[in-house]
Amino acid sequence: MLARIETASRALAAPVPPTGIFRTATLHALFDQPLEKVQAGATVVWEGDAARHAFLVEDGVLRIVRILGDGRRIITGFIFRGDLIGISLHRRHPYSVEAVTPARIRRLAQTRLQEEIGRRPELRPEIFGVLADEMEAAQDQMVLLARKSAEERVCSFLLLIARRTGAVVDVAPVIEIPMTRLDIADFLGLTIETVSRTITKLTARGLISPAGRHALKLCEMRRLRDIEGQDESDPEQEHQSTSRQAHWPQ
Amino acid sequence: MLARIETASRALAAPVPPTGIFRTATLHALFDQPLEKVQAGATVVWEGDAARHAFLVEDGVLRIVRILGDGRRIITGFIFRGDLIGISLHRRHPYSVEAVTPARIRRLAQTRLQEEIGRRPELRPEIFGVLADEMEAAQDQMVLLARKSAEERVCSFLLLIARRTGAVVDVAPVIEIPMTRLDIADFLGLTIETVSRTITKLTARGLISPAGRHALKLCEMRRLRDIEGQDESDPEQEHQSTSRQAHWPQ
DNA sequence: CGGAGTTTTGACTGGAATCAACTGCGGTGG
DNA sequence: CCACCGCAGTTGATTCCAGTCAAAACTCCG
Repeated sequence: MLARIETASRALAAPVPPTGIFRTATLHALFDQPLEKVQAGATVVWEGDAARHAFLVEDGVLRIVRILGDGRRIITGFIFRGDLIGISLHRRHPYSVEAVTPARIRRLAQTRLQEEIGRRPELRPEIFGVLADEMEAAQDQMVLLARKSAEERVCSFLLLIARRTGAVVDVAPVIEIPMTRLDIADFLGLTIETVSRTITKLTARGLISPAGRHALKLCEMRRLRDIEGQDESDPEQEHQSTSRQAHWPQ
Repeated sequence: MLARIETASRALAAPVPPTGIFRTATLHALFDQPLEKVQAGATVVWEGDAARHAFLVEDGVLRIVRILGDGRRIITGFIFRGDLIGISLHRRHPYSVEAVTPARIRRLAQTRLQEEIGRRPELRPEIFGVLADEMEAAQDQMVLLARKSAEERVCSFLLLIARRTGAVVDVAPVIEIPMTRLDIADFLGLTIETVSRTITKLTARGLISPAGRHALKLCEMRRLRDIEGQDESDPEQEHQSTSRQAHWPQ
């Protein structure tokens, strides 16, 4: 518990989030407040509260939660090490943020963030990049929730975890899944039973295999990706009519 | 039109201001290029294309479209007069934008937008406000897609249209619905048949009634809102533990 | 009037939800 | 040490909401 100095100094020596560290280095450096420890299950941000701080996740996994009036719960996203919370400068948080695992975070006052954005131009592209990524993740999630089958959803989820926890292009990565079936279900818009059944089926087909209590081996990345059901867009070639703009009558 | 003060207090329930025309006056003023006319059905932005411009919608309704590899279509949002497209400064558009109705838009080069953001500090809160609204709308949509029934989805949609087209707090507003059943279905994650049946049912119960070919009267706003299924968060009182920060060990 | 596209309506199907029982693991205390 | 409890997860039986397939009705055009 009081090995705090140790963890703090370790973090300062190597505050290296795997993703985005280069793109958002300056932004991360703003979070110079002392490390805060968050217990698993604890709430960092309450839906509806005034947004006074942004947060940087140094370690751990958190969930973004919204609740409907009758208790239905939705997880709109998971937050991993190196991710930022609350940088879009809402006046009130439109969601709660809770720790899935024990986590360590640093905070930054919104006012300070705003000042720095004003003072330091080089921060702006970083901020916009983070916001654009966030928006794109939200779009992907809407696609998943609107049109994907249970199997496609689970595959998307597994590949998301693989991507976000580093083991990107591995042949058959083993991924840690710290969240419960309920978290997964509320993220994918399914029930715990359906999530469980789907994982069982994928296992039976040899696409994945259990690796300890809370981990899975993704044996067949290729086929998982096929099932996931991807986007049609082809980044290579631009659509003709967009590149020329003399196109719309004025 | 200027019943905006009233809606502002409901900010959480109605996150997207009907038209940001006042909040974002300076931002809008940047779009000084000549008006461009867009035919109904025309595509303004292609998914995957490099993002060279942002757009301001002067008039008309557009849809944000994503397509899965096998042709499944998802509409992640509708865009109304006064809304902005592509201000999040993606390098590539993560979606297509198509005109639902004939529309008039103005464009603004991304480079120019970036310059102006640098030059004019007063733009920044406006931009962040727009992005925050966009993100909140996306969150709401995720909640809808993940957990709401067909009836709840349709009610949410009708109330969204009512909100976004001005007729906000009217007792029994008549709303124009320019989009087809297919658009609505692809937005709500349903099929055209289910949308049709649900509207029929709502009509039979007297909650809405047809008003000309592409318009509906929302007879029972109260009951529609009840069905919609709202957020639990109570903007009045802050959660205790967040407001005090001496809470997490440092 | 005709024809294409959109919307509605009907009959049936199916995939995920629901309800319910059971398993397996981890912690706790007798 | 192990008996017991509680919780997370799995598995099975059944239900139901929305999807699918099919056809009719309506609209908007020329």
